[in-house]
Amino acid sequence: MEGSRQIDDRSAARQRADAIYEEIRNRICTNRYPPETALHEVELATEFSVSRTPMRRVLSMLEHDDLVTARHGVGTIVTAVEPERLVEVYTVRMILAQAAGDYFRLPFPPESIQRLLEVREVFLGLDEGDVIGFGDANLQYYLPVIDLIENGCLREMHRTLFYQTTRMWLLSLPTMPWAETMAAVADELEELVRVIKLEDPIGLGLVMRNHIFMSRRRVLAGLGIAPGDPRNPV
Amino acid sequence: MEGSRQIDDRSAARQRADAIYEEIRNRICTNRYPPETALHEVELATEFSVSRTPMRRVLSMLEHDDLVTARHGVGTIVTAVEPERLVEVYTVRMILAQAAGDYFRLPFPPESIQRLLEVREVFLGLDEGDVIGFGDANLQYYLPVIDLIENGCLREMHRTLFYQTTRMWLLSLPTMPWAETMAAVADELEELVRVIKLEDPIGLGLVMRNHIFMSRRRVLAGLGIAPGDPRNPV
DNA sequence: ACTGGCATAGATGTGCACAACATAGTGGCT
DNA sequence: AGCCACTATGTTGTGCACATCTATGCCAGT
Repeated sequence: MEGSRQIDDRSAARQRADAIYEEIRNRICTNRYPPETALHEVELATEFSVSRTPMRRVLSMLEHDDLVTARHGVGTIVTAVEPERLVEVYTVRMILAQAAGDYFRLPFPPESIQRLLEVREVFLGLDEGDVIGFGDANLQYYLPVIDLIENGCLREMHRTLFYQTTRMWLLSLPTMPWAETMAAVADELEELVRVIKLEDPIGLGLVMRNHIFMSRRRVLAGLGIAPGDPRNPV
Repeated sequence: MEGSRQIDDRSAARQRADAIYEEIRNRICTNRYPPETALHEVELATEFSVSRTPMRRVLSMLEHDDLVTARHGVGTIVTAVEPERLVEVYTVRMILAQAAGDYFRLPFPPESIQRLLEVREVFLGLDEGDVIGFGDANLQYYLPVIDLIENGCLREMHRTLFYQTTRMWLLSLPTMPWAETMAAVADELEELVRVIKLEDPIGLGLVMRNHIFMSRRRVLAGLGIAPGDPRNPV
């Protein structure tokens, strides 16, 4: 019995805090809490059945990750990412994705192909304008792919930067033609499945890099910055 | 008058917390607080003239960065980095350093050369076994070089990973021949000055990458893991 | 009608008291 | 002498009351 709560070395408090942290982070990264949303400590504390103290700890972690910013007397606000910053983060994601080619865990687990094909169907079955549904599917799409990376540090950086950018990508989604975008994402997933089947890690890194490049272009265009602008480099 | 305290948009509380955070992080990264050291909330709170609450916020940020781990009923312990993890982080640092070649701010500021030569003298003037002095000089060496990177995200990743590894490098320092090591570091600094004078950003990235590679080998050897071991790859 | 100041409500920041927990030392039993 | 249980001490975790700050809306004066 005691084994079930002590399988990891984190204290019970830390585990609870981490669980709440991940939940709120997911809400931010699926645009359930879009940028500029004000989170309220008491409200969240009530929802998660804790007091303000541990909830503040969680929000402070999210603030350290630049996902929210606490403003005295106002609230804890979900941050937006400025286009200049967005380009920088996407650029680093491209670097890391290409570099990841040398650091995948091989062979690729066969179930990852099945999972990607399932997520593909989810994307194609989304109602037009269902940004949150898209956000959920997007998490189910990226995170398992990132988990293919063997180098733990590289994996964490990928995840961190993904969490930093994805809410802006969702924000720009409504400015784009829905069906076309879903088709493009579905194609991306097919392309991933293809290189995974070939057991070609370098290819996988390059494909990821190219998808991030296209994301970068799309999200900046969606924010009104045309390709070719210094803030949307080619 | 009010301008002097409102030049940045962070609240006064946040500024204080950040200052304390940086101070404690520096103490960890210079081995003033070497791994396994127990930090005490009340003690630190007293030193920095705050109460436990904001101090806990700071320690929680450091815990989020994996620099310390809070253990209920015991203390907040400065973490050590396992060799397997250390290799991973060093590897990513090498990737990022080489990639940084394309993202330096040009031209290089002339004062950076002067500063590096000054730090070189500091290294050569250190008493044998003065690990903390070495740690200080090491901060003054790396951080300004990292600041040459224009891409803010890339810069922050470099810094974060540097902060994660440097205490282990200092920990392995006593196992190495002092004079020889100081000479090697002085050579590194000369090499940096050379490529900076040439205004060769790609070269700078490669030199940084090579220095990190040598650090990786040295620190792992210092921890008792011979080059060629899977945990100390060639 | 408009504007300026003020009161108020509600948010985060801080300090403190107590709970939960781990460790070391001590004393008694075998 | 050795071992076990317990107790004392010191640490982090939690909850709460209050301080501080911001934004809003009301109200009086013009």
